[in-house]
Amino acid sequence: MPEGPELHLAALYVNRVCDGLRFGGKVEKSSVSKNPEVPFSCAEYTISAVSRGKEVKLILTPVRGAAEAACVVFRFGMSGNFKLTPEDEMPKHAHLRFYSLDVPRQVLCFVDARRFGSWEYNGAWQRERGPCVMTECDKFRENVLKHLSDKPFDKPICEVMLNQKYFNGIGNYLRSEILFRLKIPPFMPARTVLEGVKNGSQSEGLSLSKKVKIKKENPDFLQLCSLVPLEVIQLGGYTPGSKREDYTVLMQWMQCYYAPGMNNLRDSNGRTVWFEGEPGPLVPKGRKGQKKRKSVDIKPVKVETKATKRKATRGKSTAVKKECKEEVKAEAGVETAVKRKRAKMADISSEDDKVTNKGARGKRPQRGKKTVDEPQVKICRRSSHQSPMPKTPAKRGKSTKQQSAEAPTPKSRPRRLKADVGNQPLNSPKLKTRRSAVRTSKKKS
DNA sequence: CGTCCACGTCTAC
DNA sequence: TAGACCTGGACGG
Repeated sequence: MPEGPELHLAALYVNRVCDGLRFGGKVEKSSVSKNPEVPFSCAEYTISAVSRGKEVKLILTPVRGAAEAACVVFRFGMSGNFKLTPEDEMPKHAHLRFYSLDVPRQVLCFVDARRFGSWEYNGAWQRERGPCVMTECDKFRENVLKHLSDKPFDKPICEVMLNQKYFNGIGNYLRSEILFRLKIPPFMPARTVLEGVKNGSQSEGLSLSKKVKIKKENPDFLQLCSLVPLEVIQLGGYTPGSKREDYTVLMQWMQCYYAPGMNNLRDSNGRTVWFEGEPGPLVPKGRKGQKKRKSVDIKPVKVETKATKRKATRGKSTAVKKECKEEVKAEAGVETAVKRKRAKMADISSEDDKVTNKGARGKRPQRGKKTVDEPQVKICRRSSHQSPMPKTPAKRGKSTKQQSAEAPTPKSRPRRLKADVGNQPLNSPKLKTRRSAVRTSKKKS
């Protein structure tokens, strides 16, 4: 879960669940973690939290006595989070544990399956990280505009957005969502995009109040870097670590990341960027080392994924690979094959409809018609899943002819279509995977 | 069973 | 600018 909003929500979570709780004794580290011990020990202390960008600071405050207050600064890596549980329900991968004085004891755990997360005892916010995009909007903006002549801004905007020196809190899904709102091609040179922001291209010669109004209604790129993450924080029902976590809310909120109909490419660091329309001029060329693309090759009638495609491409010349890459762009065109493919998908989806709850189907937003300040709740159904960031693309409200008719020009699809459990009661015995649906449909035909 | 992929840094060549 | 660092879910065979 961990981009800026998730870190912020984690801090809110800690403050909520630890409110009024007393902790005591030693802080325990799992033996497997390579992070440092936290040599804090105190008979009685409280825990609170603050976040800044992609860091969270836990503050340990002794209740009485001479002990000094301490803190631990966390980074979440790809899978970090906090969770308060009864001691006997400690989750797997709980790498740092703060014990409460309750009977039975409770534990505030730093849970991190992949162990990319880190912490520092009595550490400070990392010096190299810029101001928080969500909680220090003005400083954040200033820090970017002040450094436009720096070298990093030679790069594509999508890559600079992951540079925490300037965009502390933005991560891979946020960059796609933000660029999507303004339809900025991800591989536009960052400086070009930001010079436009600096010059406030929108409202020459208007009265101040008009300017303010326009600013509010049409947030520029840097404002969106604050507003879009703030939207995520505002999403109801989305509370990481709690029992009430409901990640479907986040998935439904996403308009671009892993969304059907969106394009994707690898940036020069091998990270997948999702976008609509043109990629922009600085697309990494088919250099070796570039990771494989993820969208689906549409031509074959049989359901073929990029993965299989890639396998077929493996070992071929760079030129051939490049050609394949060009295909991604070519997919922009709606050819017969695409139609056939989509029709097939529609059939499959209808098939799904027989076993799943129809729920929000057909209520997908119209892509490409949104305005930037449009309210959030886009109904773009994805599967419910334990993680807001499923390992594989959550299948979204793909279903149906209606979708194909609506979506202007779907160019690529998520490579994988995971189990279609969307809107399906989680324990339903009838739960049917996308894959099995495909099989069934094949048998029939 | 094996392969691919994932919300992020880090550091070594 | 490759990898390394990790686990685990989805999918393909």
